[in-house]
Amino acid sequence: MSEPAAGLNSEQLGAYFALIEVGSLLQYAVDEHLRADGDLSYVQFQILARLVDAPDGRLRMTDLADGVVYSRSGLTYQAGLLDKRGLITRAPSADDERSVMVTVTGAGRELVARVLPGHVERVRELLFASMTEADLAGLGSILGRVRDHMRAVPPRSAKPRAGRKRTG
Amino acid sequence: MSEPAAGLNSEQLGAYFALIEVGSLLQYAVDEHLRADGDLSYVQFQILARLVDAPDGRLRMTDLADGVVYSRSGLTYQAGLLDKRGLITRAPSADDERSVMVTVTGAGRELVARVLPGHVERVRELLFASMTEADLAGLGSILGRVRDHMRAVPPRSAKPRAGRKRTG
DNA sequence: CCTACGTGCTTCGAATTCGAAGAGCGTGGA
DNA sequence: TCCACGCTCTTCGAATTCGAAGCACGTAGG
Repeated sequence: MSEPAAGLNSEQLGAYFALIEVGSLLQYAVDEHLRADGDLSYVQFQILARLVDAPDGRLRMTDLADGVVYSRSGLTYQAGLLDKRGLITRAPSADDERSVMVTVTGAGRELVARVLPGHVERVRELLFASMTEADLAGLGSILGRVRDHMRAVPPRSAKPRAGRKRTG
Repeated sequence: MSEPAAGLNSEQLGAYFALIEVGSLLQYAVDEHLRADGDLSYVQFQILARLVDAPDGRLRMTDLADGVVYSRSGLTYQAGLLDKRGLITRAPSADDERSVMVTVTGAGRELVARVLPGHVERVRELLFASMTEADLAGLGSILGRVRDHMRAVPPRSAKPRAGRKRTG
């Protein structure tokens, strides 16, 4: 957009578009690699990586959903696929019969270990290859703050009925 | 460089995760708003915005696909929806009978003008509210360079398709 | 003119995604 | 105890997405 859109100057617009494009391209490239290397979608890899990182290799579905930007139903679907492949197991929690504890299996850990090197290699080539040390520090600092802010602003809950206006 | 084997140090990992999460959350929030306000998906809005910005309000499908991070077939699908709603028109190019020229209609321009204020408002609230002037300059500079680099690295073409050979 | 190959777009089938609705467990108050 | 409500997860239908294959046009070489 060459004209100053309703409220963002050209510098802001440029940063906004660059962010969206970089995020999408990176996710796409990484997803592609994971599928080719380990037959995993990016979401599946995120699930496994989070589990490997968790104490005892297990988490509740809700905790997984909070970590992954993803809908609950989509998480159920992908967890079902991972379960079928023997990469995770699911069992009702002892504490809360409502909750489902997801645990990564040995095969799951092995698969993550196998695809991880290529994964980070891809990320480094695409994202960090063109960045200096100062860039890295700046980017991490800025995006960390932005992420915290976005998490704080209620993103999914405080929706008073989409498409409905209160202009009586 | 405390972890030479794995490939990414914790600072890099943090920046990488933050980038993915911020990009996803931003896209999700904006998409949600566009659907509620103008019954447009984010991709549809991107298509229309690009057309409004283009000289004479028209572009070839290929040029659109290059601008939007999107598959060709997905673009055809969404262009079909926009065509049905009377927001764009499609016609074979006079130059190349193969190409399809996409033109934004008056209704399309009006719709973009209507949803744009709320769109940029959302972006400002989520993305720029927690950033300083220096942050903005830094982010734009870094991501601009990263984007150029990612575009330069052929992401979709140079795939040797592991295990597949030229038959015959 | 005709053939071979490259380009631009669409169609097709399969997989993935989402929100809404449904089912089961837990907690607090009467 | 019993009921109402909230939380957690799954199922369901519809929409969207992708890559591969197919179709039509354009260009180069004979």
